[in-house]
Amino acid sequence: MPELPEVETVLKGLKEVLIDRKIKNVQVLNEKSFFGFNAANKNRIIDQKIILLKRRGKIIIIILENKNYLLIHLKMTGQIIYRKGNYRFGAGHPNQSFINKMPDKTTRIIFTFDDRSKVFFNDQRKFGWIKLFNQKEYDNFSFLQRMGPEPLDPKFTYIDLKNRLFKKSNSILKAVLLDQSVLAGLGNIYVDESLWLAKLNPTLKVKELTDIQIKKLYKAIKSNLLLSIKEGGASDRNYININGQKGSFIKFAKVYKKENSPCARCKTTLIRIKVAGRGTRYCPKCQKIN
DNA sequence: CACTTGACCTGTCCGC
DNA sequence: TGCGGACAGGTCAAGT
Repeated sequence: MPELPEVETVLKGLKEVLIDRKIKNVQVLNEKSFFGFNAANKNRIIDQKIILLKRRGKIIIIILENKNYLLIHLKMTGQIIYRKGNYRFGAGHPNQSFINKMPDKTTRIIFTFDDRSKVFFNDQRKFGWIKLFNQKEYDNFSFLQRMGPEPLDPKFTYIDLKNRLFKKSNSILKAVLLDQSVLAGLGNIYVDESLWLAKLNPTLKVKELTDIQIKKLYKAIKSNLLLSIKEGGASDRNYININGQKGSFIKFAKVYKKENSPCARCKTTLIRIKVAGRGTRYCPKCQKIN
């Protein structure tokens, strides 16, 4: 669910409101959601100013002025909701009825800032997390260290994609594309959509790919991610931006959740199988092997 | 080593 | 209407 375009949308929203804000209070409603934080080390974030926000893959990275880091991973059902401090019920918020309900039963952590605004970390299934790291812990965080290139980085070329993929040439294409150490930010939705666009069968082995196919895949990945960012992400069930609004990429989806519907290219009925343990949708005709 | 399965969780949907 | 089970999917750990 929250994959690169959704996390990028949340990041953009947070950048607009959190730069130079000081954290004044933190309420932890579910301890396991906040790794590395406890009553004794509260002072590492209280009264600290947020100086930088960025994204790496599906992770949001918040840097405090004392060089502590807050990392956020939304996993499947995580949400970041922002509410202005001067917000008054009924006062013109883009999604005020939703914001009015914060906190709700899925709220796990609440941050309050120096302008009395609040950030709610919601997560129905509790798989998501926020981690508090010092500089050393951040530098040693293996998940980030191992993470592959950003697919939208201008320096990322199709040759890079080819080289990354072929390190796992015996593996199944879909599994490799989901592997964050190969390429950062893709999840189930954008992998399936990109494979459809590139006319590639998800069960292909990487070593069976031709250069032309890799080039198509490269273009497909980038165009899907860019389109989705433009649309504010894909809201299947849980994903919303910091104002509680859904993204609209799903209406452009060609295969995701479209099993038993006709393929947009050839009208063949789309099918759903399981690949790498995940629900996988594709067109048996135009994504046929060979 | 590569691949699969289970664990982490909660809510929804489907069949009986 | 209730109830059990499958399913949703990001990542890690354990098993085959």
